[in-house]
Amino acid sequence: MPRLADPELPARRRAQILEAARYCFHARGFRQTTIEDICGEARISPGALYRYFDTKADIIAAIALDARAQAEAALERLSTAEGLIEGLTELARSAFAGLEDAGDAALMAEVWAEAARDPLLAKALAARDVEAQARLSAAISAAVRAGSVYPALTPEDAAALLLSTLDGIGLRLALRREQNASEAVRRFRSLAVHVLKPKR
Amino acid sequence: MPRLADPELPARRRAQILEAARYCFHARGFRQTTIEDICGEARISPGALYRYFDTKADIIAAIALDARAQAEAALERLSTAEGLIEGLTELARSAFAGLEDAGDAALMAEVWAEAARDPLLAKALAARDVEAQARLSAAISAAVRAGSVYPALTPEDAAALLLSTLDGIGLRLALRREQNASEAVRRFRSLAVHVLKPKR
DNA sequence: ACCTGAACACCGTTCAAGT
DNA sequence: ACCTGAACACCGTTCAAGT
Repeated sequence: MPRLADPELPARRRAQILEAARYCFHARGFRQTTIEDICGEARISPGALYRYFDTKADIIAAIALDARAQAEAALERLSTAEGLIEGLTELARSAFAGLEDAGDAALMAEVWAEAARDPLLAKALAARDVEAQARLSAAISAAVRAGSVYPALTPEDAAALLLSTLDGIGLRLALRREQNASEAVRRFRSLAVHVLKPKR
Repeated sequence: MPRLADPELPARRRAQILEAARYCFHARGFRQTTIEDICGEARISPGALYRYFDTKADIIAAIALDARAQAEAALERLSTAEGLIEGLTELARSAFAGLEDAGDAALMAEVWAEAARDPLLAKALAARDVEAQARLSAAISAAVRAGSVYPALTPEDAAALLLSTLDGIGLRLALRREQNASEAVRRFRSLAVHVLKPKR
């Protein structure tokens, strides 16, 4: 018998469980998904699942953090100097397009609710958020130095405002399912223009 | 024996149950609150509770709708013509001050999550939202006619943007508990100024 | 008519037993 | 070392029995 079992097994199992969980959460939500659902989807027994995660809340937190990280990863593609307005518009477009899927939209709202009751998750999300805001703030600063925008606010305030509004519009979009994403994008764009005041 | 029992009893019982539920939800959240908790707080048995509400979800929906209605009721106090910026600032101040209570903040996030999975609740909240937006839109229109603001956006777009941002900033405030409400108010105010462009 | 509280079904978690 | 699946505790909901 092997002295050490496959050292990659734990990582594989965790990934397998998380993928199953993501699928179930997306379809039914955090609360309505049972451990049995996840086990069925992952083809694993409850006992095995609890070898890799201590509680259902831990699985939720992992998925929530990942969902949020993905949403914020789009910020990295923001060009730093010119085309800031276009970059932000594109960011909004992809964010809002994602929310047209009802499951994704519901998941977003549930992530916030979960964080509001789970201080550890809230802290993790806040850390991501601070980073995202710093990134946008830096992009705005660069654009100011390049002379392509003339915001009346500090880069920090402008960044905080834009990110808050991005989330706020996303929320309304998620709840008022009938209104379309393109109108939301148009509104966000006009906010960016009025806050950042681009040249010409 | 009375041919008709106290005709106000049902209404009283419902109110009694809802008050108990509100207390529990605020302290522990929708999910962590059990029917037994509510029954204990309301000094009533589970059987009696289910005479007045079909499911726990119905109780949640009632509280969620009420919480949201309260948040939006502040809009009614918005003066219609002059002092629009000050009125909006005051609105933000009271909204954000409420969120400094962690329980209220968590409840707000949970309301959204609940609505995202409950189409009926979503519809009820959306109706409130449409009304709130119409009200703000009308206030902006009145201010435009009075010549006190010169927005570059239509009143509808400006109203939608302001309300979205109000929610978005509130969300971040709820999750990043360390940052203070007054800074959030300041940011919202500068948004209002840049979007509405008041005279002088 | 209204209520109680035991009973039921379901779900998160554990653990003895298997390989 | 890793897994299975029955068992346990807990919670939403029902219902027979009381007044």
